[in-house]
Amino acid sequence: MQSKAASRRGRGEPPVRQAEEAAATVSDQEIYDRIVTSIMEHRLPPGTKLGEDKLARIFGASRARVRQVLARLALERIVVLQPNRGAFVAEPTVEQAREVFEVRQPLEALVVRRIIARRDPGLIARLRAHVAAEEAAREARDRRAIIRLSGEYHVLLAELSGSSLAAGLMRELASLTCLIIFLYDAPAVPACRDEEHAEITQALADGDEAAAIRLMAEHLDHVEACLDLSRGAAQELDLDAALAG
Amino acid sequence: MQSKAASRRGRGEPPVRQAEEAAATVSDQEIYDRIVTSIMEHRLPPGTKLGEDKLARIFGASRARVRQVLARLALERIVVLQPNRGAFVAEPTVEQAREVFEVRQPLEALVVRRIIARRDPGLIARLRAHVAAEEAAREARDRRAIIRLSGEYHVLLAELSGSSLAAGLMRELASLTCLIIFLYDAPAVPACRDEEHAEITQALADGDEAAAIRLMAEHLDHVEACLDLSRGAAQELDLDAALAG
DNA sequence: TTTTTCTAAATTGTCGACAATATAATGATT
DNA sequence: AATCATTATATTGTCGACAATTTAGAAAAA
Repeated sequence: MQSKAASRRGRGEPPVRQAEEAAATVSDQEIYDRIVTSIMEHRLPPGTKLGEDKLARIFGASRARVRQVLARLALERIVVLQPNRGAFVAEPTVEQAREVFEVRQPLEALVVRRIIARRDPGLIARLRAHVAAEEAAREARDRRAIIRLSGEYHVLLAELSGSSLAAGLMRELASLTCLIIFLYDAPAVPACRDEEHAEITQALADGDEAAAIRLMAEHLDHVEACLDLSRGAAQELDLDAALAG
Repeated sequence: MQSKAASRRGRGEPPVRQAEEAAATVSDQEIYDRIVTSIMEHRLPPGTKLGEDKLARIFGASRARVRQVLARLALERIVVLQPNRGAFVAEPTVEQAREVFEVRQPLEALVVRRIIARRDPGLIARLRAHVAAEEAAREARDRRAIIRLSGEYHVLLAELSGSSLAAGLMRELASLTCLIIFLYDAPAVPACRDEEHAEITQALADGDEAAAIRLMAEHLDHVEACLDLSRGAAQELDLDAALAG
C-alpha cells in the first residue's frame, strides 16, 4: 500500500504513537484524552481517517470502546462520522471557523468577568504557572506543545471561572480552534500571540476587568486575523497538487 | 417493505409483535427526539430513571442502540449517567441553572445580531408561524406544548441565524432550560413571557437591532426572575405513559 | 490505453450473550 | 423489634461474532 513516504502527505498512516501496546485496562477517558491531545498537537491532521479496528489495536481496547469514544468526539464536532464509511478528523470550513470565533468572543468575556469577580489569588497562581509552561515550550521550540498549551490556557481559564458549563463549551471550542489554526494558518503564526496570555493574566491579577476583557477580545481578533480565511483549506491545495502531477 | 402495520400508531404501547418490526425502522435520531421531546414537555420529570432494558422494549430497539442515545443525552447534560447505576433525567442544581442563563444571555444576543444582519423576510415569516403555534397552544391550554414550543422558539432563532454552532449550543441550552423551569418555577410561570416572543419577532422584522437585543435580554431576565431557588421536586412516573405519543 | 463490470477484501453497523456490579429480599443475630 | 449479614434478583458494562456496506483490485470490453 504505502509505496512512497512523500506521497502520503495528506492522509496516510495515523501519527499516533504505537509505543505502549495492549496494557491491561485503558479507560475511555484515556483513549479520549490521547486522541484529543494528538489532534490538538496536530499529530492527527484534519481529514485523517480514524479506523475503529486500527485504534482498538493501538490502545489495546475493544472496538466497542473505541466506537463510543469516536461518537463522543463526533458530538463535540472534533470528528466527523460518515455513515458506513468511518470516522475522520474534522475539517472545519471557513464558515465554521468564523462561527467558532464568533461564539468564543462573548464566551471568553463571560469567563473573564467571572474570574475577576472571584478575586482568588491561588487562581492567579495557577494561571501564571500555565503561562510559564507555555513560555518553556516556546523556548524549547516545541511547536506542538505550544499549540496545545495555547488552547489549554483558555480551557483552564474557563475551568477556574467556576462555570462547568462554560468550561465544557470552551473545551470543545478550543479543540476546534486548534484544527482551524492547522487548516488556515499562515506559517508565521505563533508570533501573533506570544505575550498576550501573560498580559491577560496580569490584567486579571490586577482586577482590571475592562483591560482584561479588551485584551482578550484583541487576542482573539489577532488569532483570527492571522488566519487566511479568504481561500479554501490547505487540504484542497494538496488535492490540486496531486492531480496536477 | 410493507408499512401498513406501521400506520396504526395508537397511544397504546408497542406490543411484542410491533416491536419486532419497529426495530428495523426506528432510527437513533427518532429515539433521541422522542426522549428529548418528552423531557421538554415534562412528561419525563428530572430524576426519572431511564432503564436501558425498559427503553429498549418501549422503542422496540436493541439495548445497544438505546445505550448510544443515552450517552449522547448525557454529553448534552440533559441526562446524567451514574456508573453501574444507570441513566437519570438530569436535575440541574441552582448553580447550573444560573450558569445556563449566564451563557444563554450573550449567545442569544449573538443570534439576534446575525438575524438582523440577514434581513431575510422569509425568515421572519417562519418566526411568525412559530409564534402563532405558540399562541394556539396557549389558547388550547396545552401547557406541555407551550413549554416545549417556548424553548423551540429560541432554537429556531439560532437555526435561522445561520450558525450551526450556535444552533447546536442553543438546542442543548434550551433543553436544559426546560428542566430548570420544571424544577424551580413557580406555578404561575408562562404568564411571565406571554407576548415577549412576538415582541422580539416584531423588532427583528423592523430591523431594530438595539430593541431586539434589549427585548431578548429582558425576556431571559424575566424567565430567570420567575425561578424559585428554594425547592426541588421529583416524582416517580412510569416510562410507558410518558413516552407514548 | 481507458472505461466498465464483477469479485474479493476490509470496514462499519448491529446484536445477543456473558461477567461485574448494584439493588432487593430474606434470614440470622443482638 | 431493629440491625446486620447473606442470598437472590435485576441492571449495567463489556466483548466477540455475524451481517451489511463500502472500498480496492482484477478481469473484461471498448
